Amino acid sequence: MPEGHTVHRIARQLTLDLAGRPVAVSSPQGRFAAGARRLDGQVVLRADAVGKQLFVTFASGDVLRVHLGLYGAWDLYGRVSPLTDGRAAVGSLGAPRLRRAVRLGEREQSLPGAADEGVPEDFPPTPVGAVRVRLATAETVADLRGPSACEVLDPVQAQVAVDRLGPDPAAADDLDAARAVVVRRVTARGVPVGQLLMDQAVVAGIGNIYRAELLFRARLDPWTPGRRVPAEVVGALWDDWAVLLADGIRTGVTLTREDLDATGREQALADPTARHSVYGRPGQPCRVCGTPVLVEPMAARKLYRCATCQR
DNA sequence: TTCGCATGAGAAA
DNA sequence: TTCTCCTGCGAAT
Repeated sequence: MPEGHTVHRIARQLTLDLAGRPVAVSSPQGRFAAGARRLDGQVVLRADAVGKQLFVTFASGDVLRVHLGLYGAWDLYGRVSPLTDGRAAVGSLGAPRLRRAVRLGEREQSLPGAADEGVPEDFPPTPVGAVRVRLATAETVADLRGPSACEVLDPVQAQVAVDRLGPDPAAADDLDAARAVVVRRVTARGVPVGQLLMDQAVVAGIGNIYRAELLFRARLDPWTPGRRVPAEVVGALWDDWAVLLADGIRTGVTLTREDLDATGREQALADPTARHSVYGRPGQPCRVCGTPVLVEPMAARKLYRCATCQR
């Protein structure tokens, strides 16, 4: 589930409910026991997302770096504050996974100012399944399961990890400079642009859905070598990525269609099959021209495109 | 009940 | 390029 927008939402949620508080860190599963001991009891300063990676900074300077991979997820229990758009109250962030925590979150959300009443009787909950890391305050428990990366870094190591990533429009200080970096990195290579957009060292946070949809919105053939894509077209891709990412962070949904009015958008938010133009629609008619959507492998991932609209 | 796939990416070959 | 990590879910059995 996690493309960049998901990780940004997780960072905001963890900052809201963990930052400024001492956190009990454990590894119920055991595979993160040493790291948990190092972090246990420290105050969390903040959580940040860069691309698909999450960085949780503790008061000592230690940084917990997490990558969810294909099926990692955070389950939150107890107090789960609404994100600024009011539709957060998410009990599970990452791969699809819900149930108890979500309901608790929603109940919390419906009781403004009643934080001290909202802690359920079975709190903290018994860890379910293989919980790699549990971050627990008196009011909130965040369980991490199935991550592809989970490690403690010192500040220097954390900076190295960030520097390995390309720009992220939701994390960049200087958007124009970031845009120029992406333009340079894409137009310097002979690799297909569809592959470069997925390269986290070129631009961070784009996954298979956003890749397919950004290229469709740009009417650009994914197989075009990066160096043959005009700089202004790459710049426009970056600008559109910034728009889609901000929208995804706000709504928690990858709604990437361009052909919807307000009513259509509302319906698509509730219907996962109505959110995309080409992604996940092999053989179905292009929403613009009716040509069946193509699916083919690109660097071992599925690439979706409309051969008529994208050339 | 079992199987295969998925919004990822590093390691191995 | 292929394998592997390790999880949930829907389709197939």
